[in-house]
Amino acid sequence: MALRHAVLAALLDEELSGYQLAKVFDLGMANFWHALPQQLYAELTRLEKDGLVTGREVVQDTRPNKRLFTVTDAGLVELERFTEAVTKPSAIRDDLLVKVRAADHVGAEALIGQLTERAGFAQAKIDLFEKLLHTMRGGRTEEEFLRYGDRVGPYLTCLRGLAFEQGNRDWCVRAASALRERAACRSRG
Amino acid sequence: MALRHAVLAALLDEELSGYQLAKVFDLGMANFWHALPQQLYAELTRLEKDGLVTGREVVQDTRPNKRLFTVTDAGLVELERFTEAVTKPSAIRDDLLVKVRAADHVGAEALIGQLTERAGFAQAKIDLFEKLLHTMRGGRTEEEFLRYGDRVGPYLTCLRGLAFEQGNRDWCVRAASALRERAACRSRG
DNA sequence: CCGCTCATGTAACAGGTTACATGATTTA
DNA sequence: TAAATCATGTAACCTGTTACATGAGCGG
Repeated sequence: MALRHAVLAALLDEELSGYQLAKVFDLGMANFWHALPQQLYAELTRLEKDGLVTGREVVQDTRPNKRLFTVTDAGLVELERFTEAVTKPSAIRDDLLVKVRAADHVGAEALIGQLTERAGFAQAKIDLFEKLLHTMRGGRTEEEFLRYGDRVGPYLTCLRGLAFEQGNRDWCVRAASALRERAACRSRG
Repeated sequence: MALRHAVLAALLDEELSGYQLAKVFDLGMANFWHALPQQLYAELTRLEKDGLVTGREVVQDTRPNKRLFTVTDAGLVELERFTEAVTKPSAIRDDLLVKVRAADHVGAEALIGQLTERAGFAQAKIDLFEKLLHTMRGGRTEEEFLRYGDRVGPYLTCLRGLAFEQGNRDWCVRAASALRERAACRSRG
């Protein structure tokens, strides 16, 4: 099972409703996982049925009632077991890369446009993650925080998300400029 | 559709059988896509049915016969259409990151072990990709090759694969050392 | 003679995506 | 008064993974 443990990990930090989880999940996972609300609702239901999370009803007068979920002891045990199990390495699986792979056989303009767009998107994420990291470590330096802070897990994963997006941005810029130069050479030659 | 265009892109370089494709696909896609043989056979069948690739039977006496596939004109048109369509940004979706996210609530040893293992795995990929890039550009420098070489698509995607694995390695090393230091501090304090 | 490579699949299942449904309340 | 937010789902579909099947030749 896949999403299951990501949801458990997300609920370690705070008690959340399905709706709240749906809003913070993608960002909280710093880009390395994403899920639609329907998936999260379904997963929470399953997790509760299996006793790995508990939901408590919170009655609200002005808003619809909601259920807040917490990880149970059994949930922690399950996370522990999951952590010890072997991990398969991951792949990126990105359509944009498929497109670039075919770059020599398709029009360059569309590709350059998409690379530029993606670079901008990556930059936005970079800014976001940098702010997030800054907030998490408070006044401390990174070194200090990683040594003495509590809950470094989310910080470390956010670091990976940041590096990933920096990699994305740099590569997009490089690939776009390479394709542009080639187009220029061709029109001259 | 997803795998479909990755297969088309892979067949642009060379005529391949399902079996050959299955062997070169993951590496040829430089880590950013992976597929099992069964998927590839099924996809080739569908692509041929839709007229995007053609298969020609090659009779072999000592080996079982095989079918070699080429991208058709319709396939190229489809790739062009695909390239112009909008691309959704990707996520990493990696179990190891989920585990690190939960680092503050589970045992550190298992995690450190897995991070170290993954760093090694990433390094192996890095070496592989660097060799591949070197071969692709022949005697030329990267600048030269990107400007005047034919087929830069596979080179550019391999560059992304390389950067991704470097990011993996660096992050794994950093996260592992951070967790080790914390463990050391705790045992002292 | 045992296991590997060549060569191609089927079937069942798990996981993820798209589309749709409901209904109250607050904000522009 | 129209749109967004809060809050929770169902159903159908598409994609990916796991397990299994077949059979000939080649190398140790």
